[in-house]
Amino acid sequence: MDSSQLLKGVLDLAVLAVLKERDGYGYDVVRRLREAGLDEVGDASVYGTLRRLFKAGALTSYVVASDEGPHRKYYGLNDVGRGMYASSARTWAEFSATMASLLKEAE
Amino acid sequence: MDSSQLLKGVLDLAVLAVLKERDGYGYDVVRRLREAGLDEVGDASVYGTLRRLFKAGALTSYVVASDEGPHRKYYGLNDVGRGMYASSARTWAEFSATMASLLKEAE
DNA sequence: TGCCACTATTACGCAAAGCGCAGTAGTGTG
DNA sequence: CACACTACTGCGCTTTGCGTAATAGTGGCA
Repeated sequence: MDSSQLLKGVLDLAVLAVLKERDGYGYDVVRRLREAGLDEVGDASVYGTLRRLFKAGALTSYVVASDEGPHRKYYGLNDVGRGMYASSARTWAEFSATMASLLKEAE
Repeated sequence: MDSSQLLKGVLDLAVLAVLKERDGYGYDVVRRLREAGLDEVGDASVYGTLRRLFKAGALTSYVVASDEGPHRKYYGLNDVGRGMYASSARTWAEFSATMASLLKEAE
């Protein structure tokens, strides 16, 4: 199974999770996701997800100048984003529990 | 989060899991998945998955006449399918563990 | 000076896959 | 004869992750 397909529908949640810890900019979010174990995530996917979540009203955004490269566009969760995180995390927990029991039956 | 997106990349594994228990035909697989908790799975998705897995050489297929409706096209796992199941299940386990730790950090 | 390498973002288009819906068809019930 | 349930197929839509290219700033090295 191509693990990239597994990200469908979950990358939003993963991005919300790292931003819930603390604000971050695109490049930083990519690094943190990869360090967390999602080492195959593409940078374009993360940038796209950030834009999508921002457009959906879940994120705040502010630009910060950097002394070691170009400017950085930081993103952070607002109330909508925190609500989205909570409900997505719950949905994910239920779904993964369902899959776990399904796989256990097939053993 | 739309839980239908979560199925992407996982429906294959779910179908392989129910067929690993015992052979089944499309309509039957749909029912068993829904009973297992994947109540939102669409029938067209399952039929498509069965065809795709069969085309990929993971399934055997045989038609059985039914006395309570049209004929039934049964599917079962062959060696390729069992191998696919094993590797997909392992990939899924690793992925869900990664997500679990990511969500735990964000608490 | 010129050439990389790293940081950082955006835009374009592709491909996979689940789903809605329509269509076909067999069986049994009122 | 209309309807409901079973059972399968095909078409087109949408979402979404990804590959690739383009743009741009900074710093190191020969």
